[in-house]
Amino acid sequence: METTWAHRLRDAGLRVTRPRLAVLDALAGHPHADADTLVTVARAAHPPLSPQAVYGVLRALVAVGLARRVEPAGAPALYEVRVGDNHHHLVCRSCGAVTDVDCPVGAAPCLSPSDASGFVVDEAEVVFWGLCPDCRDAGRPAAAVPVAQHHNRGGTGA
Amino acid sequence: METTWAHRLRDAGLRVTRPRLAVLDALAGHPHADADTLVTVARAAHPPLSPQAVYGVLRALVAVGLARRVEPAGAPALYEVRVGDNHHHLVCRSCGAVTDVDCPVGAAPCLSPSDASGFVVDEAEVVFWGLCPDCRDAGRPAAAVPVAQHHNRGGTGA
DNA sequence: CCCCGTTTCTTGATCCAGTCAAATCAAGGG
DNA sequence: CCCTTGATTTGACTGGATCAAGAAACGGGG
Repeated sequence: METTWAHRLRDAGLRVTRPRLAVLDALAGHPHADADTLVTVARAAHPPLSPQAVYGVLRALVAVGLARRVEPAGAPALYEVRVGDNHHHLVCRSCGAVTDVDCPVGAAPCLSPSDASGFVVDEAEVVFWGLCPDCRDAGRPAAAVPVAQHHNRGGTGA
Repeated sequence: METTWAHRLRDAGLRVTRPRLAVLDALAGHPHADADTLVTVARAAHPPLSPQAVYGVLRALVAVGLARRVEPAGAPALYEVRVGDNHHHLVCRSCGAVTDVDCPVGAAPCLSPSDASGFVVDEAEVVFWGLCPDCRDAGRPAAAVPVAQHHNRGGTGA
């Protein structure tokens, strides 16, 4: 839809500022970007933007529900503006690529733990791990240790 | 089961060392402990144990499949010795308590996203977020912004 | 249109989990 | 019992993210 970001920010009770618009714009163009990427992209629209500013903006956006934070094990946090539809993610063990996945079943599969142990569950987060098409074709067998690819990008280059 | 840890280590092709036995023992007694806790607990059995040693041991254990690493968003990694049964976790948004949840369906439930986008999925990780009995009774409304994924409509819905 | 209070951004320092590397020590086969 | 290999100890370091103080911007009111 064409509801402006400015409008949404206002509706959420947040002031409309250059940094926020820049970050929202960057988010819109980069579905699953990490903070660092957002700094780079958003800075193009607002040069004086600092990393801390981005962290602050992201935190504010997440707090009011305009953005969502995703933290795949072993990788820096990713952010997305697609909210409110509780979709899940597909993460490549080799390159870290992330893809959205609409939950198949309407009511969701594993969403009802057989034994909730008294917990009041309010959300079920699902992460599918595997190999993306590119990495599969390149014969890359996923990082040895599922979660050990912290700052280890590149090496597995296509 | 009384198969000794020593035996399992040997079977996995790892040497049987004091630090490893200490960590395995600590893990057995603390289902979902973070590295720091394990250092403390395991050190009781083997004083000279260093944090780095624990990291090394854990990495080795995870690599051979004797332990599993779990990384709830916004919290340090947790380790568990219960492996090979594809169970999931219930995490308290307020205190961080973690509980195991046997996946209702037999082996690997949510393994078939409607649209895998060409990915070769090999694992579906499910994390249930909510409040543990204690925190619920204490009226604690989930920590300020631990992972901040509140405004999630439909709760457990898909 | 300008002023002002409050929010937000900028700048810089700091924290923490986890990793990397070199040297020492132990496991366990010969 | 010695030796080779692998593991651990010690110490330094990385990178993501947060905290804090001051300056600037938003936007309602006059």
